[in-house]
Amino acid sequence: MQQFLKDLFPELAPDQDLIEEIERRSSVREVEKGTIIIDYGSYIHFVPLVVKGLVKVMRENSDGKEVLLYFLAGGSTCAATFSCCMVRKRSEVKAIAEEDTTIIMIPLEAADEWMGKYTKWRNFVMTMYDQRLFAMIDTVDKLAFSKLDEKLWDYLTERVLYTDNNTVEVSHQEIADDLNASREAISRLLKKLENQEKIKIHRNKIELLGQQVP
Amino acid sequence: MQQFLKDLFPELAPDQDLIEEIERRSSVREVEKGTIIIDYGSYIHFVPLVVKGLVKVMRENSDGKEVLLYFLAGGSTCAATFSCCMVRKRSEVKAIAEEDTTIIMIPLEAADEWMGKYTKWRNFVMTMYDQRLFAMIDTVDKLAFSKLDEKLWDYLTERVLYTDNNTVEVSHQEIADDLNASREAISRLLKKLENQEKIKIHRNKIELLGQQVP
DNA sequence: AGAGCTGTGTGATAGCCATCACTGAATGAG
DNA sequence: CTCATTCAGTGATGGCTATCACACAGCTCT
Repeated sequence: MQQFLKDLFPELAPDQDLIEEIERRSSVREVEKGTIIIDYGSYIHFVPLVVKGLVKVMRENSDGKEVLLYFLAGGSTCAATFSCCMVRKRSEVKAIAEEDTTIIMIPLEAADEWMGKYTKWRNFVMTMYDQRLFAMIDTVDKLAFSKLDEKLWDYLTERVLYTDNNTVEVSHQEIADDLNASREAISRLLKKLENQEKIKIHRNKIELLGQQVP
Repeated sequence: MQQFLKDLFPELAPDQDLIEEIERRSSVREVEKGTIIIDYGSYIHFVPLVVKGLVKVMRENSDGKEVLLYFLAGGSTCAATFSCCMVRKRSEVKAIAEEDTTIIMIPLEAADEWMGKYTKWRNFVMTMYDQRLFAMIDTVDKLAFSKLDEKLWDYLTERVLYTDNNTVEVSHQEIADDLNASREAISRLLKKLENQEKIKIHRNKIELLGQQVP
């Protein structure tokens, strides 16, 4: 586990005491694709660090519709959850494993205690908040200005970063849900992208072209 | 200034040492309406706490268009700026005084140092981040689902919270800019709201009806 | 092979809003 | 008071996308 930590969270690595304390006090959890890691309204007693896999974080609005907030891949943590822990309130977000995923679970008390004790930890937490805040700002940006075709392309190129073979395994319906659009619109735009030879459409799978993996 | 602090930032008040240190090490700045407090690309050397007035925080995207992120009124601070300070990077946001505004400016080194030293300060900072993160999530929500009429109404009701006479002093054009819409559309929707007797339109000023100030 | 899903493709219709092109109204400066 | 400027109202047009209504394709189970 120490190696995991050092590889994925290089900001923390220089502080051996911290690394050891993380190892001593936290546990590792492996969840399979589709698992709901955190649900709306639940109390959180641990801070999750994503080691491997992909987690989708979303939020339900008052009408019961869900908005995609962001994806978390290895080496990141969920600031929204973090804050829930710290402020001891119920979760306002849902986190669901998009793939088989490994998480390091840090007990709330430890995470709290380390804020005062380890500069590296504090900076890490601040940086994570910062990243999420700016990820949100980017989302706002896209929502405010991009048309659907652009959002779709951004969505695909972002998601393909988290895979290792230039394909994203999703149905048109799932994309539509994530982008708050209609399936038909997504289908039509995908077709357009295929005509432009930017992607190849398969059943339940989109292949991005022109940026071959080595 | 101690009284300011205690009134506006009650989370900090119980820690007299902290209050005194804030007073000793920070300065007060009064800026008039329209002043750009923070601009894109600048380095920030202080954390701003808004005491009085109203500050609009926005971000410029790659095409040079500006998105409204949120407003800051007395008793809050700008997390996006905070993070810029902490990570020592250039500002990605612009903060502009919407009214005559008073700010307490805390030197970066102090804000940093206090993170380790004062639990109250640390919690305050975390809470502010949290608030901003969820403000952003709300913004995403509105952008994703609301139609323009709903966004407009939300905008007006939020802005009127920061005034003391149920009116918001803005032109239709300004609203349109803040909501990334066209002036004509805003004008038409305002007219609709006026017909529903929810507002009264004046030149450069919108009066909200039906929620009279005592 | 056939039945039943789930996932996709396609056309028609309609609503919302940006944009363009004006007109008119209010305000402020000389 | 007049002129210029800023702010606001209105109609016409067109693009984008949601929605509805099907047709069809591919996979799974029997």
